[in-house]
Amino acid sequence: MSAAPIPERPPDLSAAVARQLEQWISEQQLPKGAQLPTEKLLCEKFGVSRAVIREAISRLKADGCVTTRQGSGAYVAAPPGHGSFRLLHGLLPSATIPTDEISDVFELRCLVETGAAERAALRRTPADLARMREALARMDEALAAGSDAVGDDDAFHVAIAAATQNPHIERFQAFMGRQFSDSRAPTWSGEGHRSGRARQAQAEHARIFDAIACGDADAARAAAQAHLVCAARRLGLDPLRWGNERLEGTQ
Amino acid sequence: MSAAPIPERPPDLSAAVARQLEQWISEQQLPKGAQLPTEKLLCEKFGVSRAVIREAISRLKADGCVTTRQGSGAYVAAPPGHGSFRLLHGLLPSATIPTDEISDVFELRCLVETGAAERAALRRTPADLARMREALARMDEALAAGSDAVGDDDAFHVAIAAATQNPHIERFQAFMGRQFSDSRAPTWSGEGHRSGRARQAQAEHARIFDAIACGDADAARAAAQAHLVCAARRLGLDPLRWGNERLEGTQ
DNA sequence: TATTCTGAAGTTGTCAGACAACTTTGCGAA
DNA sequence: TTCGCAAAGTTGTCTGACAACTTCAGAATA
Repeated sequence: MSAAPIPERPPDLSAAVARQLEQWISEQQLPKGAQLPTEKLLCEKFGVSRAVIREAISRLKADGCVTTRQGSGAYVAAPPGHGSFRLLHGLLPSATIPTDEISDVFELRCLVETGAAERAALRRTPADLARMREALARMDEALAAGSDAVGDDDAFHVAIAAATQNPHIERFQAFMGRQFSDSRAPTWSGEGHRSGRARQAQAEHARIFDAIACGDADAARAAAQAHLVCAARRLGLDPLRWGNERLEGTQ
Repeated sequence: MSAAPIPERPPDLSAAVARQLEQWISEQQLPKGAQLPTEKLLCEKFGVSRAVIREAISRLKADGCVTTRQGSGAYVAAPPGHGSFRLLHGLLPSATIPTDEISDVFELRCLVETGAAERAALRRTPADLARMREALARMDEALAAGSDAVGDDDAFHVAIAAATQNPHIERFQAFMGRQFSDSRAPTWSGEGHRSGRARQAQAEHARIFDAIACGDADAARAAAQAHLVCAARRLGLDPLRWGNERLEGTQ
């Protein structure tokens, strides 16, 4: 381990060691199965106790990056970040985040949400519809009161995903919703209420709901697509970047 | 902590403790900021040493689920899995993994891959096509040699996602591909070659490629859908579970 | 009586040593 | 040359001690 990471002494040693180890694995392009230095060597190199090394390795094990075998050693299990999908930035346009990047994330969202709406139309149960109605009702109340409904907006979309009867679609929608909560704030802010953005979004929600309630998969897909296009516009994004008129022509 | 998790003694204590703590946080619906029991209490409750508890907490810290303050305690930082999307199991049918669950993951994949194929048809560049051709050529070579092409199969799908010119779609495809590498092995194994599974998969790949090369978005979507239906069947999954004949009727 | 200050108790962070359980290596015997 | 066994090496867990920080309770002061 001639090119081993050189340690520093920040407040949380195990996190820092984990970070440096992860970086070193990436830089060395260690393949799956490559053995890491022993705990003893790492203690010497980082100048920390065995407990700190073990906690750092535990962190990397939680990330799926490293695996260990008692009596044998620690091994690279996968490249860092292998076992999960993350979005890289906050999802509100700003001077530091390229608008195109957010638009691209919107498009990924579009792939999943239009498909989910379609399937929800085919598979929704009365309980699913009740759940959507409840979220809609709460957004209606927020409209009347001029108050915040970011959480209800999200709940509405998760309820649609739940109506697909596919828990993985629901989980993915919940994940994306968490990343998008910031982007819903301008819709439901005081300014969003005054400018009519909230009212417009709610009208789009109602159209999606109606299509799903009617069991009309095509209309549900089209309504979900239209909603996303308008949502992007409300954020100042250009949905035409997603493709050409052909895809938009479905609405 | 009257309703604390009851421990067992599996081989890797810290992983098991972390899992049980995470589950308990979810079941109790502990909000962000809620304090966890002290290390001392957890040691007593789980019947393990302080080192094991600390390693388990380190795992949860790596997941972003828990944060700690020296002298104060451990706190819920976010619901488990908050900042990332993970699939929960390996993706090969087995006695311990419900087939329905894998089928559901396939459907999520279907949402993204059919949309990606559509967009690839509209946006692909000559370089994109060359990249797909290269992966196809390598799979052809593997067909001729009876050898493994799991990596090339994956590279083909990632190349399609890259042709959407949307890096997030590409990254998601790469993530899903990693989770699915096990599921491609039966196609490209010796048995897969002998039984014709590899040849069939490759024919499907060629159809997707042709549609994308022609710029025919509808055909690309249909070819991608058909490929996924057949891939599911090759794995013994029932693609009819995904919905009814209406969605399949698009092929 | 209310507020502030101080010290003790409590809690996490790190270090060190010991032993258990497992793996790898090296040497001698067949 | 191969196999078996013991020693050495390595990870997994436990225990104890001390450092660094936080919280709480009681005493002192206004």
